[in-house]
Amino acid sequence: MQKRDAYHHGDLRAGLVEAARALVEEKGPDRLSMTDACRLAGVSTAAPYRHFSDKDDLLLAVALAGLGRQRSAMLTATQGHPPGSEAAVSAMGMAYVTFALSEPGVFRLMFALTGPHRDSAALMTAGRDTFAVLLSQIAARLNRPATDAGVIARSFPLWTFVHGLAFLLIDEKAQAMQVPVDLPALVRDNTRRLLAD
Amino acid sequence: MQKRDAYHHGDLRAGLVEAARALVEEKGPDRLSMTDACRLAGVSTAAPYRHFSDKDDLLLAVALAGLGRQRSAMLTATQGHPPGSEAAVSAMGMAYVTFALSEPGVFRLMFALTGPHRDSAALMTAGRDTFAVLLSQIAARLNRPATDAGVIARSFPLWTFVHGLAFLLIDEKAQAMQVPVDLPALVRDNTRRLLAD
DNA sequence: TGTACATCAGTGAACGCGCGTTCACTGATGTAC
DNA sequence: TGTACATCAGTGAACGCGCGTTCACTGATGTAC
Repeated sequence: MQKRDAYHHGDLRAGLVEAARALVEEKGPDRLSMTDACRLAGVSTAAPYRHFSDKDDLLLAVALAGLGRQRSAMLTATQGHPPGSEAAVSAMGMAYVTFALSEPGVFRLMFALTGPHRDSAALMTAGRDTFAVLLSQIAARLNRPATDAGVIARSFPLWTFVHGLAFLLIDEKAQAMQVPVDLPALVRDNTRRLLAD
Repeated sequence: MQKRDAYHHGDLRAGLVEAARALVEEKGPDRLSMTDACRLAGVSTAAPYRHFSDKDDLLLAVALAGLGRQRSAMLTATQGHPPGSEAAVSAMGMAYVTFALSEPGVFRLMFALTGPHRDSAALMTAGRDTFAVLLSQIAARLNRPATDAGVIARSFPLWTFVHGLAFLLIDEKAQAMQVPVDLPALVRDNTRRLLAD
């Protein structure tokens, strides 16, 4: 595992995803180059093509991993709160925004993915899995199935709100507009408003 | 004005901004190349440097023009509604989202601007001017000055909501998640929730 | 256990390309007299 | 009104660069016997 000097990397796929992730954070999704990722992973520029069909494929892997981490964080956040409670939904929203703040580059990438993989089944599934975390909370709250139209209608604005908040914060717009932000209070208060009957 | 064949363009600055705008819409903000913009404007690749210091400077001009158009649309939308009314605020929110849907590339650019001009005074001023349109509505509603902390606190979540909605829609996430969207109803309903005392 | 061999992850060099920008220039315009 | 000249917006060619990807290859690994 640790034989970095060896001819074979061990797990170059994971190594490249990690390198790409780090570079996406450092320079932004659009500034990632294969050359840089290879340099950081310590391999030749031809090596990635054993594991990824092209650059977009590598970026897709980075985005999918990010979606997984965000979903985990959201799930973890709901633990210890009654299912469907304001506290649970608010904590989940906080986790969504906190993820974006901690990995702004990957967060951007997750939504800005271009090229042929934009509509890949894997990406769509991962997105649905994340949205399902929210849906299941609202389903519990309304005591209806997650596929219910009312559940979806109540869920979407909550997503919309934290999504907008995430982008305004990572783009430093609150700062630029001199809006003081008490993040937990802001999320909690507006979650309550958007959840109200 | 119409002598396109002439040696002098007439208003190459405006011509390049328009060409860049069209290309940003067509290919996305990151895919704009000076070469393309010049081709579309019908000038040599050296010509832009009479009017813009570099590529980022041209993109800044496109973003500023976009901010202006969005602000105008928002102002127009409030006309005919009582200042600070739910209807006025909701119409303004609709205008915000509608702008993003009609010029997704420029809308992205406005928030994704990178490089040395990211913190330019002009961009910050234009942003503040747009936010001020919202602030003045809420100020009228609360009968307090636009600089009041309560006015700002009530305004920011409304921005957050329409901003998130704009991005989710242009990134086709509502579609991907199979969320049916009645846009005017969605904006109106959630504006009401976020405006409530 | 030892050897022959298939597999395949990685190498190193090279490719063609489009990019942003610079340079010395040229030709149109407008002003001074 | 006519001419000389300064100004400067646009030209055309060229630059150096980093990019994504391909190619024939090489060396490590694991399996069959």
